[in-house]
Amino acid sequence: MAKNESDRGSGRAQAVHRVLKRAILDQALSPGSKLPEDSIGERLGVSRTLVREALVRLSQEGLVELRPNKGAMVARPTLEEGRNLFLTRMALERLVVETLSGKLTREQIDALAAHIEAEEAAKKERAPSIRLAGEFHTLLAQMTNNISLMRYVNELVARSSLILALYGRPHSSECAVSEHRDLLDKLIAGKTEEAVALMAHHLDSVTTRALLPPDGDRNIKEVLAAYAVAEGLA
Amino acid sequence: MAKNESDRGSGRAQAVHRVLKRAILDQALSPGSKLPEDSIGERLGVSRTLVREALVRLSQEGLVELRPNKGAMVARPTLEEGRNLFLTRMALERLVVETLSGKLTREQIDALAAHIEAEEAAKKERAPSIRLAGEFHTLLAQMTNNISLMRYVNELVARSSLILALYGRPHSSECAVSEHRDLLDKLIAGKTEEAVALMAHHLDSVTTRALLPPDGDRNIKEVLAAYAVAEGLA
DNA sequence: TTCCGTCATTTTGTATGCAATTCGAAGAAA
DNA sequence: TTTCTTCGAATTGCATACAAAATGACGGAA
Repeated sequence: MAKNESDRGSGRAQAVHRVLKRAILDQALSPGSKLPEDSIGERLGVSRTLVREALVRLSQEGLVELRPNKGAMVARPTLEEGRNLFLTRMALERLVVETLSGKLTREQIDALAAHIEAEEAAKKERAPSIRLAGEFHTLLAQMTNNISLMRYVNELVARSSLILALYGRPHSSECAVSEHRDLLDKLIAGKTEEAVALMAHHLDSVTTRALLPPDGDRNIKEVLAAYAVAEGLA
Repeated sequence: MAKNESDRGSGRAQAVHRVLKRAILDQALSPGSKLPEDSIGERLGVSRTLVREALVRLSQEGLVELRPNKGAMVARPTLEEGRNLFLTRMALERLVVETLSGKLTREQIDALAAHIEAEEAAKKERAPSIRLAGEFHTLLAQMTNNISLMRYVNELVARSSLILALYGRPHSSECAVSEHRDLLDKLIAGKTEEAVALMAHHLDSVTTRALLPPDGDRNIKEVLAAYAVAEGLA
């Protein structure tokens, strides 16, 4: 299992961080779940101090929401945040693609191909398949050797899981494996523009197909407005 | 003084975070400075617990380096990290420009114009002028209403100060005020491509002019070579 | 019944204490 | 002098204690 950069450090706080992050990404903890410090600490055999540190980290990564005096919960991004997030993600992944296009080494190509194989193999199981799809993108980012780029792509990919969990259509095969394969081909061939276009399409299809409600979070007033009209109360 | 988004929350930990961040950006704490938990806490009248939390936050933002068992210090990014950072920054600021081009409201235009005036006025004082130049970019990002984009641009701009502090040429007027003015004009006119090009040039000039050593960190031998020649020891 | 206020319980906010590690200086050996 | 060793002081890692705030349940008044 590929360890990502935030795993560095042997501290137990990092371990807590890793466990929680994993649980969130696996949707074992779904958006909105409460994250009480002491029950987590009790379960993991550490004090609240360490749990707190992990929660602070997670909140900085946008995976957890920290409400003062009211505890932490798994983040529940709005739909608009979701769309914006994918916009940001596109900007960064575009840089990834431009950086890598035509510059992949033999080893990198092999690693990516192997990863795609793994995706193919896991196609049937939902949870692993989602995780692998995300890891393909972080793997690409990793290869740029650009630390800030890696970090941000990582974060955004992670948060994308949250968005998909909240608003994604069940049937949207998150990242079609074949699209990854096509992208890899273009990258190898150094066809930068085509690769960028492919990536754009790839991400775009998630936002438009999977991320329905075409616009605006309907807030309570908007929702009620419809009913009001129906009742002649407008 | 514009408060940025990380100021949210009334907690005292945030206050510590804010103080340290400010000190770092003002270069009152320069890259490499040790940041001992208890002396900071003592000075600020809080316990180590809160200082620790602030340091964790700062480390996630890349402003502080956290070495296990060895304490925290103000981050000292390498030159390569610096170049990569500006690459990433460009990718994101491009999105900012594309989002804003031709869509600025009257109020936003006024705010930006006012900011540019302030930059002009502060041109002589070094510290405020550097800060204002950065704030112009975060102000733009803010106007996109894209939360992740705002957060990342903020972080990147902050870290840019570190890079400039370490590797910047003294004389490079970090961000020429006139370039900001030109950019604003293009944004108002909705000339997206020209605006993007301007932004690219703006950031590029920082990396190539201010961020000298065109490539590779000069190692100890290169550095000594210059002195050797001067002493007739070559 | 419904609404509101009070109090017990739970959970967070912060300080502090103790063990473990690192750092640095003084001193011994080469 | 230089280098190694050892020991004490300073600093971090982590747990725990206690205060403050929120949550929720119970009971009384409308």
